[in-house]
Amino acid sequence: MKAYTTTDIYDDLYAQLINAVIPAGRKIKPVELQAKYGCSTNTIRDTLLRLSKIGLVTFEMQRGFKARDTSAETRADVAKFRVLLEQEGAALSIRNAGIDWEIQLHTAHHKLTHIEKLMTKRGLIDEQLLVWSAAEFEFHDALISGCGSEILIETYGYIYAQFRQQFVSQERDFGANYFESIIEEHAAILNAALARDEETCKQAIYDHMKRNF
Amino acid sequence: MKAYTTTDIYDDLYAQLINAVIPAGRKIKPVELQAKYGCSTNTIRDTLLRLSKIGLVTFEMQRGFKARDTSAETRADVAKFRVLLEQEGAALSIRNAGIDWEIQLHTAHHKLTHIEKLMTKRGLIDEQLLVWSAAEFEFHDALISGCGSEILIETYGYIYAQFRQQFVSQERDFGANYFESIIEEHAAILNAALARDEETCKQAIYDHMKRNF
DNA sequence: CTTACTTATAATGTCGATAATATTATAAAA
DNA sequence: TTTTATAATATTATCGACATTATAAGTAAG
Repeated sequence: MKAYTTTDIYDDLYAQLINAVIPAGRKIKPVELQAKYGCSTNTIRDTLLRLSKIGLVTFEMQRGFKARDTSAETRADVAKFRVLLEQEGAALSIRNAGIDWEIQLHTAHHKLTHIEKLMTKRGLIDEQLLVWSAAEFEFHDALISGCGSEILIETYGYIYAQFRQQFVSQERDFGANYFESIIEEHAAILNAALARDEETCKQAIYDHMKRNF
Repeated sequence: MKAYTTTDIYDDLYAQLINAVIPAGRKIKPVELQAKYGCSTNTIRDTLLRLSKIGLVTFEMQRGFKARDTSAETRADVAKFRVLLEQEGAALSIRNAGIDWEIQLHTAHHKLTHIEKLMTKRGLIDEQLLVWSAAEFEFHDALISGCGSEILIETYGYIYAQFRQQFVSQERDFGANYFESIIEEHAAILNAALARDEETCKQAIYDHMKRNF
């Protein structure tokens, strides 16, 4: 049971932060995690510094680490910034990317809708939610993957993770029609992207996110 | 001479990376810095992890640290991303910010042009260049400071630093007319911002940066 | 009671050493 | 030579202990 490599620790903490197992705003003390992962506090510290790079953890000198705080303002801020990056990434992809991008996007969308349709029928278990979350990222990531900007793609990845962290404890009212709306919104984004219609695609991205402002 | 606090080390390395004292792409070995700063390798490692958060240093597991690589592609990428963030930040500031923002921006511009005019007359010494660099950031930072998005402002700060790192070794041909052009471009940005003209301001930001694409 | 101060406790930062890993240099085989 | 395998070296990751600093608890003065 003590087969935790450092990468495992990183991934495990990442997942816990994304899924609010470690809730937003909670103090994270290396000493408390040391036992669980069977390593030195210094290794935990190391890992937390790496996680602070992507914004899931905040670090202040002499004050240690915290799971990033959440608030209405922060949530809106993250959501808006995500829109900015995704709109730009999608627009650039539409302008520059080729057929391989279209295929990648289409494939990701297919996987995503498959999962989403399951969820509207059977309701959602936590396990399914994780699968969905990964597939949703894959779709949005594919959307911007043709933009030609490494920095944009990398930053979007961080922001997407922050977005999940910020909203995972919110909006637990996944009504039956919640996923139906989402399915339509994703389809709208896909169609506009494949039609190479920048403005419609930007609008669709905005519409997909506006409930979070 | 051994009065290096950890914050000092961070600031010193930051400056060295920004000014290519540690040139882009160079490997950074904690052991070599240990002597200079009179501290443990672990402390250096700690500091480098913190610097990797802002993108001046890259870190790979089992491969240590490097000053971020530079290339024509990376330079263009950073410059374009900077334009995206600055355009959005400026537009939001124009839309939302008040009189205090105008004052702050105007003040920063005044300081900046003062330095820039000195530099056109006397030529530039390295020392002056550092002062200019700080003043230039202050101006651009002021421009977006009214946007209302903490994340945007923070990210812009990182990208600005990366921009300096990427370009400091390039374009050493500061001709006499170089700073004259810069002065005009900054004035154009300022005027459009104070006139609350979003589109003109965005265009001025683009024009200011386009030599770097 | 409240505030200010002191003490005790806990958490963080730093260190030097060691174990794990990668890199380079050297030697043997094709 | 070129390649492969092995050994020597250098670099990095991890550890446990200690020093420093912040936080909490307790005590005395107002």
